[in-house]
Amino acid sequence: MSKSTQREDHLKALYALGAQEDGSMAWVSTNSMASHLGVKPPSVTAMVQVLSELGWAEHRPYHGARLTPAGLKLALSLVRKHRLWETFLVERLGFGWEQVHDIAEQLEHVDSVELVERLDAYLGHPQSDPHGDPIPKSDGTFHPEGDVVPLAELEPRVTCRVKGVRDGSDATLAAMSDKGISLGSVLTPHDIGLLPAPWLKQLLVTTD
Amino acid sequence: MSKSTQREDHLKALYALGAQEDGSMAWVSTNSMASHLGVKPPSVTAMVQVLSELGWAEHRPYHGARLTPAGLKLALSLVRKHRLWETFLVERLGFGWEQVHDIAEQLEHVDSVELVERLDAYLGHPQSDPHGDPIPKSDGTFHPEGDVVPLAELEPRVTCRVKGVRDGSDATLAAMSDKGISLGSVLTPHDIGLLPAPWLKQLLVTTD
DNA sequence: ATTCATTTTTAGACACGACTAAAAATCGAA
DNA sequence: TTCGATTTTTAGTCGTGTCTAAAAATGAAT
Repeated sequence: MSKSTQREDHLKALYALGAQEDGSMAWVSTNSMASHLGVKPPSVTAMVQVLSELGWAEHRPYHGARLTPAGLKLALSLVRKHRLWETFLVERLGFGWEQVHDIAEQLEHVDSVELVERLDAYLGHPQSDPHGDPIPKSDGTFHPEGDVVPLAELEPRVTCRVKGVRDGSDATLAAMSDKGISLGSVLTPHDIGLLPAPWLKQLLVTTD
Repeated sequence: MSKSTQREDHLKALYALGAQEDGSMAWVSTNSMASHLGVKPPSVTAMVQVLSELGWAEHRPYHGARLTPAGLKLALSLVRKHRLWETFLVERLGFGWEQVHDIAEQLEHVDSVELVERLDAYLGHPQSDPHGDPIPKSDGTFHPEGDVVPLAELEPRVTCRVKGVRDGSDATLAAMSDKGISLGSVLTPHDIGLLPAPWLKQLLVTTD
């Protein structure tokens, strides 16, 4: 059960790089983990071996690493914490989307089950964070898919509301802010026509 | 400017054990720091030497250690963060007084000036935490002394409201909870007559 | 099937922060 | 003032997690 920020960061990388659409975990190369985490490959190898001993990952030398079910559960609880804190920072403290990642990165390592559950309740059991990414439930499952879709997949000429953004660089997020697009913004067909094309795939919207 | 949780914990111990009524810092023995922090004395000596090199403390061998003005400023910002988070946990998330210390201990190490300032504003710039301890302002000074006083110092036969508790053990806090005394509780002269005598010095109240 | 470029692991070192054991300084009492 | 108990520091070790340099495995092209 021994935690440590570093172990948790490696678990999260393993999840971030290996999570499949169907919920299963793919093998992840130690190299890609290294660049994801900003450390050198030998450090990842060492840490993966530790995670393996703890039963949270399996390691096939010269092939890669993969989360075990136990590791997946831990990783999902980290993702849950991260996204709940991001939601808190944006919705309650008024941070911009683009500012919250680094802070949530720190907050997610705070260890208290009760804190997470109370925060979740305080925020009204949100289903997705300000970037539109889904928030796992405490049992590690996700809420059933809602009606949040990329703007590009919307029928033409409808009005929608922005629920989040996917894969946005800091620059993109700042540019969106600049154009007055933020969480909750309402986009009319006229507005949509003025948007840069790439944004249509990034902006997550709902019509309800 | 290098932080690290351990350095911060030692700074805080130096403040907690050395702070004087008049705001100056007294010398603190490495032994008392060690027992306060739950580590062995040699570990404290080593860390005090590091703090000394960083300009945050002075170390007189075989005599003790003392915060410098720069160290005091850092320590106060930690105290500020700790007490703001405690306030958040109690007032917003509904934790009991006695539950929040360990969680705040973790949250206080999160590094983001903007987070602290936004949290402070979100909570309405509180002047004291749920235990009645004052919250330093961002410049390291304290709010002018309010009208929060120990119950024992109150004129007889007035009604007051509980603002906090000082020096309460977990058992004491739990016992108070048991008797229905919590933050904001109103105590009538009748109620006060029924309280255990030691509590009169611990309960911090206001009459406004 | 061999070779060669690439990826990954091993080997060895280092910084941090804890520990134990031993040495040194301090301080009170005779 | 000198001795002895106590406090504090030094010396040396250990665990964690990082690094660089070198060795080993992989796999694609000949």
